[in-house]
Amino acid sequence: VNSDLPVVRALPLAGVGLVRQLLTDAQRRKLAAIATRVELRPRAIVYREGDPADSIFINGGGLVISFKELPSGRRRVAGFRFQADIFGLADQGRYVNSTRALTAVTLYEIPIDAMAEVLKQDAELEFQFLCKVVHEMRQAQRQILILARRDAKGRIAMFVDMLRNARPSDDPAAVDLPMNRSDIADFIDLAPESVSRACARLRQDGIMAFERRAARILDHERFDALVAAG
Amino acid sequence: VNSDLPVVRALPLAGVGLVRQLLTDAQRRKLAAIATRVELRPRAIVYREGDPADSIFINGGGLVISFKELPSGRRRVAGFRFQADIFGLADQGRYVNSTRALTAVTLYEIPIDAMAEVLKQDAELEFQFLCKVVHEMRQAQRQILILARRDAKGRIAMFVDMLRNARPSDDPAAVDLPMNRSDIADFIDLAPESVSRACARLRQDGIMAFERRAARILDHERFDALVAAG
DNA sequence: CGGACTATTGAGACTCCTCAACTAACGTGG
DNA sequence: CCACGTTAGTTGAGGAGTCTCAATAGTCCG
Repeated sequence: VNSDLPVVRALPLAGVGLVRQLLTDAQRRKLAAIATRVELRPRAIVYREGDPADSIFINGGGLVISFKELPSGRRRVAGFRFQADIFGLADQGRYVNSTRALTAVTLYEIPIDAMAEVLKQDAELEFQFLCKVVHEMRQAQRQILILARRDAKGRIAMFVDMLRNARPSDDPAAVDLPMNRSDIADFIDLAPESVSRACARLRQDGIMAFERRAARILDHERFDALVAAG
Repeated sequence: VNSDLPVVRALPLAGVGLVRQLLTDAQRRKLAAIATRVELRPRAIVYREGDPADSIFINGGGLVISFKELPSGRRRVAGFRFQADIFGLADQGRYVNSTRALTAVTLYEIPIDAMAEVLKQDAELEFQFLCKVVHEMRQAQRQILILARRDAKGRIAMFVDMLRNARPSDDPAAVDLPMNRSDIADFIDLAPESVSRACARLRQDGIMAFERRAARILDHERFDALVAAG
């Protein structure tokens, strides 16, 4: 029914910064010609679930959150869109999720019709786009693996590890957490209180430290063991 | 970090049978020329997680299960591949999941190199492929919504509803369940015992009936309410 | 500086998991 | 064709973990 993607050993499926890194100048110009640059302030809504899906978006800097309001009143966070991420999944011509800026954000908005036109004319560009989608697919699978964890500590650890891999930094022990606890909670499907408690226990165990908007891995060995324990 | 796909209102993103329905004769011939037909018996392994990802596969008939063995000894079922589904997701040149035939299966195996070559030469075909991937992506999101449910009954109902939508049948109340309880359990992340109990309660409530390899929806109103309650 | 939101901590209830026993169904070989 | 062994499925009792509700401390922003 789902997932398990098609693709392709020989391909340059670089995870991060694909749009920025793998496109030729000509391709970048082609996209720039049909894209509109949009600046958004924190908390601004990009689009709402159910809106007509006229455009796709490329994050040019900042952090965007993608989520879904459930009938129960709960909120399901589908993921976080960092620089160079593409978002705007549609189904039946309507956006599947809502998206909102968490920080100040620069977006490139590309009308879907123009995008489809360009893709049909440029197989190479379309191929890069396909790679991007496949990469998103792998992220979704990773999220599913996180949700499969029973233990709250394990979910936190896998979440941090996911961010670490998605956004490698100079210091391999330091991980930015630019979103708040509730956003994390709704992403890994825990109550905010459970996130707090799990972080507290990881701190007591000497495995990690948590600060305002960041985490630090203190004991890499036990951290990696916890991540792999799934 | 994940999901939220790019794509495209104007596109014919028909969910089922895309490969069969949306390709031109010329495109089908092109694929047939590079594909190998493979017949598998029930329980046969298609490939194992970690194997070199040399090919992608199109299910030509029968049921395939995609799964991952976790370090804890548990098993995570990524999904079920029905006729016309494409599978064979690779990361770093290795398959991400293992796949196994649940029934007798016909597969079309396409070497990745040949596939990439064909895709680069035929933007239209590549576009269909992209649509297929996007469809898989939506399935993954649906699975995540199922996993977000707290109640076992709700997960079962959503799972059945997913199968119903994926494989529409003549009788809208009847749903085939060609996989066994353990496979279902590992897909919706419950213990097999919990699946049994949830089904028993759904039966007691008069909402559904369960037979050997099928389910029947008795009270559509309450069933739909349960599915939507997420 | 004040107010609202975020984060943490505590106590009790609920649900599912684990372990175990038992029944039913299947498939294989005599 | 039947008997037996193996696997799949159901049901029960107890325990572990998170969720909910509530109260408190901390933080950010106007």
